[in-house]
Amino acid sequence: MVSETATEQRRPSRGERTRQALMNAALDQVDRKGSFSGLSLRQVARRAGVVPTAFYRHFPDMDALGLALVDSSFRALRQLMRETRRAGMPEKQVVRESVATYVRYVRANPRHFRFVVKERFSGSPAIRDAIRREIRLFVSELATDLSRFPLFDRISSDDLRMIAGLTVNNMTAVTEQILELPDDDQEEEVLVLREAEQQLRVILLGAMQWKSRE
Amino acid sequence: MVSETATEQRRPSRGERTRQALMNAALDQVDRKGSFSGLSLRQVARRAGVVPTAFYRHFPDMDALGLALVDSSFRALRQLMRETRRAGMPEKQVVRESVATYVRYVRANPRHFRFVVKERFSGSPAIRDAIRREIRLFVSELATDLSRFPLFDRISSDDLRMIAGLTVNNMTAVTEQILELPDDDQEEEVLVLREAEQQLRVILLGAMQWKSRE
DNA sequence: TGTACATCAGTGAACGCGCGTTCACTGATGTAC
DNA sequence: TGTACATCAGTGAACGCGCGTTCACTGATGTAC
Repeated sequence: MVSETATEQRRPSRGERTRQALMNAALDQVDRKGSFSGLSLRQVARRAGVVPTAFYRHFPDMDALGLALVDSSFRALRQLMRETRRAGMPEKQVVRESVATYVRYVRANPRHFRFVVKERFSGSPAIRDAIRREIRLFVSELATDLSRFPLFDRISSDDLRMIAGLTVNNMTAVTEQILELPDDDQEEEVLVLREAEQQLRVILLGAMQWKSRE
Repeated sequence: MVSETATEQRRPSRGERTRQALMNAALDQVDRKGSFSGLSLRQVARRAGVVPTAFYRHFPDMDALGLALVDSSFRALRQLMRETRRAGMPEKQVVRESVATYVRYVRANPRHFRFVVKERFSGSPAIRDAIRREIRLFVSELATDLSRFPLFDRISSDDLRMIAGLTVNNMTAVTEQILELPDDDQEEEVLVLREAEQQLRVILLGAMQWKSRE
């Protein structure tokens, strides 16, 4: 068997492994302490177990590494969204289930989320831009999802976008709260989760009352 | 006349002037480019027109300067809130007026807001903590303000806090959007402002429907 | 399967630079009389 | 108002350090036959 299909696992080449090691090293260090912007190329290389100059075989500079991290962070999130959407959901529990799924996911991937949260406003312009684009995309997709609920038939697509934006704004804030929690504090986590649920319900109630101008 | 009252203007001492110059220099540089965390003590001193060692006469390290900036940023905002509260407001236009006042204020003080937005998640632990405390306080005060509206009589104080949190989460996101706008783009600004208004109205509609469990 | 060889990934020395912090100093400011 | 003096704020030289980037190199990997 010589040909390879997309789903097949293939041993990554040395180059690919080092590239991954560099990205991993950066994520680790952002997670443990400072911000990505405060990270030095040499620190990253050191933690990846490679001499500083080897870095340049994979990225022209730290900014390029950062962009690769933005991409991989959101790729994973989009994957989750797609699966959730495909699965469909009993309409009654849509809020509770969505929040629970999302929070579980954030907890499972803290390094990527922390990276995004930290760099969103303080990263280099290129990185900030990339993150902003991804979030905008996210809002659009949510607006499309919402338009499928008969509940929102009377709302214009502009207004659906506005409501999707409100939702994402709040979930962003919730994400930040969760990441600030100590790793093992189940109790606090439940509180944050419940508050997030209630907040989404307030939005939902408001949206149901909303009348778009004709 | 020898004694001084609090309202009286008094020529600041040399020390006070340099201290201000250092804070100003830091704000300027955060505003123009990098993050505060990426700022060097020497850069700040240079821009303040002072030799690096003079810095230590005023702050033990950059972190201390950062904390002073957090304090001064929120002090100004609290001032605004207090005035707005005292002025009262025709209930019908409370949303529109509040948003307009706030946005105008953000536009008038971009440096402080940009500093806070950037450092909120990527600053040193001490600075992040200070900012989080201030925002929490802000939420509490808003919850108290809301409790004065007869409209919300049926809502428990816990739930009012939850709703205040939702509001602040969204206004935070709006702040960030405004700061990312180019300085002179009136047109975009109006769009952001209108969207923020609508989002607050959705929250308001939702809150009016909200029933606290008894 | 075995070999020859081109390409690709990692090495290690070297560079100039800006950094935070120390120190002993000097000159400015403001107070007591 | 004028003077003597203590305190306070700013100076400038010096230090060791980690940084990004360059370069010519070597050894590993994978391909063509």
